[in-house]
Amino acid sequence: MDGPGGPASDTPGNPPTIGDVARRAGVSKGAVSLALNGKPGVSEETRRRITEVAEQLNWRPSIHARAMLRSRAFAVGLVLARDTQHLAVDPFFAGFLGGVESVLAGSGSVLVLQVVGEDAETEAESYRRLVRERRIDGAFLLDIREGDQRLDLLPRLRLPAVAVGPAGMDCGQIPVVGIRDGDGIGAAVEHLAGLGHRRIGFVEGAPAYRHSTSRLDAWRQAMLSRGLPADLHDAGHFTGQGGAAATRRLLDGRPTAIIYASDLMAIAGMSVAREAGLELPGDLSVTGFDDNPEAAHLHPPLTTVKQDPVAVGALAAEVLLAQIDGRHITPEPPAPQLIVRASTAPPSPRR
Amino acid sequence: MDGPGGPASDTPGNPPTIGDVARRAGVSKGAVSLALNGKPGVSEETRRRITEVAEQLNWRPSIHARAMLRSRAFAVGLVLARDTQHLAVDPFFAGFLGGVESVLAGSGSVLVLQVVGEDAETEAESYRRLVRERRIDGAFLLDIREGDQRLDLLPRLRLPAVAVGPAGMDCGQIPVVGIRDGDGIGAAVEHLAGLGHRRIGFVEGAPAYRHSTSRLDAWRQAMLSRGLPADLHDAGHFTGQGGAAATRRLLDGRPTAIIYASDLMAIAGMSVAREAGLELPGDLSVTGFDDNPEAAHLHPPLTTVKQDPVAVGALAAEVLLAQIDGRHITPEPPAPQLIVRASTAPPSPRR
DNA sequence: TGGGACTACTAAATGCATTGAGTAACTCGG
DNA sequence: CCGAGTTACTCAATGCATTTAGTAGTCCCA
Repeated sequence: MDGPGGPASDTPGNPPTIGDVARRAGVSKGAVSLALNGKPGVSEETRRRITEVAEQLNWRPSIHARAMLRSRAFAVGLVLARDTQHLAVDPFFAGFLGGVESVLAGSGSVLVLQVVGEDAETEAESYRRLVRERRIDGAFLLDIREGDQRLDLLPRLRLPAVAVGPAGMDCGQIPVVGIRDGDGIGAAVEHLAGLGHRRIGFVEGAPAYRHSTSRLDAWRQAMLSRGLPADLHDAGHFTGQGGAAATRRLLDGRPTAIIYASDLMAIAGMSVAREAGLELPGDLSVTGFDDNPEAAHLHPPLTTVKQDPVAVGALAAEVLLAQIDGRHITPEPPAPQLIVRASTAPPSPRR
Repeated sequence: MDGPGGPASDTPGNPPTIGDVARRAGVSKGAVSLALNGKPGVSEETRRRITEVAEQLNWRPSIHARAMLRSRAFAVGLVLARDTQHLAVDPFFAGFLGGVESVLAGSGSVLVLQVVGEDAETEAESYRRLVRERRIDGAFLLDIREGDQRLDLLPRLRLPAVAVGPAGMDCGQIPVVGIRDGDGIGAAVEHLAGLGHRRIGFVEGAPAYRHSTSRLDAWRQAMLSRGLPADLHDAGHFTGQGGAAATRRLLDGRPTAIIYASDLMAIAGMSVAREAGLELPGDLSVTGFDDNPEAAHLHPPLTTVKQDPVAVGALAAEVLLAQIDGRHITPEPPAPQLIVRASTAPPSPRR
């Protein structure tokens, strides 16, 4: 019964259009547009009436119509070229999403998410398609790899973008929202060195990723600057399997502490150490990275580096929206925090 | 230099339109549309030429233009009313996303993701906005709660939807892609009972969620049908804190095994048990749910229920796309699988 | 009282792909 | 060789919000 002119309700015959609002308010469509976009050219009285009718009809402009005019999609994209298992374990990503959404919600834009395999070509084609179909106005770049093709591709596509990765990372024309994971690793080394450790191993993630190499570099630098040896490291590829294997190899070098580039690898490493007959933290101190929800409830609870992914996400979204508007801002990234728990202790004297 | 008529490249002056293709091919826009949509009314010769030009120009129809005609958005929505911490730890969600995308990729639709707080009103408003702005053609419903308002709201909004939750869940007009977690819990009980356990406790998640109550019910039923007591249970709210607290309470009842509704709670529970001086699995067998990446690398490795979230996601996407087209399919949900590891063993005789 | 400057609007064009109606050229039967 | 029937197109309308150009009406001052 209720046609387009019907009362506001959740059951529209069809979503109301600006024409419906105009007819109801007894004005032209142009007047409605001017009134509701806060532009001059309508009297206060009329504006009030139009606003009221629009509210009553529960009207919102169709983004498709707006997109055609402005050639803006009012959406931003996030393409994940990740193994789904890996995505699952990454608490950074979820917090990041939350932060992004908190900013996007107030901007009228939504987030378009795409998950593709780890294949670089599929990934690039994904971005191309999103651009050609005019689905997004900008994109977030996560998991930047060494020589990442996207850093070339997106400027070529004229697609505004923000890269999220280790502070100081070079991304050419694309602005970077830095994650100070180097500082986190530095804090872990400082903490362990302060406890008296000298042989501190490091299990890095996957060397292809910038956020992996940057953590390795930070560890190396922190070690060398203290005159400690920086030879005890191995790649764990951010997986449990890899972390366990790397730990087995590192234990041959008799470390008194191991720093892991992720909590998952640290957890796997703890099991390996225990199976090798070591007491934790007496015989081996362990630190992780990410502060997974599990970390506080392990046995012993895991000392780890906690980032603020929500803040990073919000920051990245702000930078991207600014970028789309042709503005350029470069905010300070939040500092990571070392959470000291019971998995670290002074090295036992007998070793 | 290269205007809309320029050669294919990643650097368009502006994305090419159907008009550009038509001009280049020396035909009308209508002919291009007919040719590229496989409709009759153009000669094979012309169709070939048009296809070639379109390819050359790398043309794709603007979804906004198509959306205006068909009043279809070519996008589906997923609104998450979750605490970001909880989202992080949920390996089901990530796999689910992967499965959804694998189906969506071939359909021309994309996924719009929205993360809102756990507030029901914000959540509803989110869906309303997506519909009014005509951003989505359908939606996935996750984390169905008792008396969930969305089960009423979406039909009222005339928005096609699929609910993802425990098999057999009643969602009114909305089709359900069932997750057989009841079968998973049943398998865990069977496994433990087979090992000789009689006092098997259960730590449920958050009673407000259907996928929590359904697991509790499955446990209770499996226990009672074996003549075992079903009084030893408590809520852990899917968090580490909650799991630890629930475990402390349950241990007073002297269980020889505890089934947890999530791996995170199981991990926290294992720590609590160990601090209470119990040996695992000798004094207490433990099972989890989800098969987090950590599960296989704990000490001892965790026996747990593994779902196939990728399959569930793919299924849900297929059902939703069918729903949008007015078709209705009801596929069989994949069965969960009990992965037996070293955290379960026969109860020790001395207790 | 007539012309410039406002104010408050309306009408029409715009962007883009699709589609149904319309048209021109050609074929074939009678 | 005319008219019916195809074939292969073209043209114009459509959907929706925004914007620019245009049109009444009002006010003010010379």
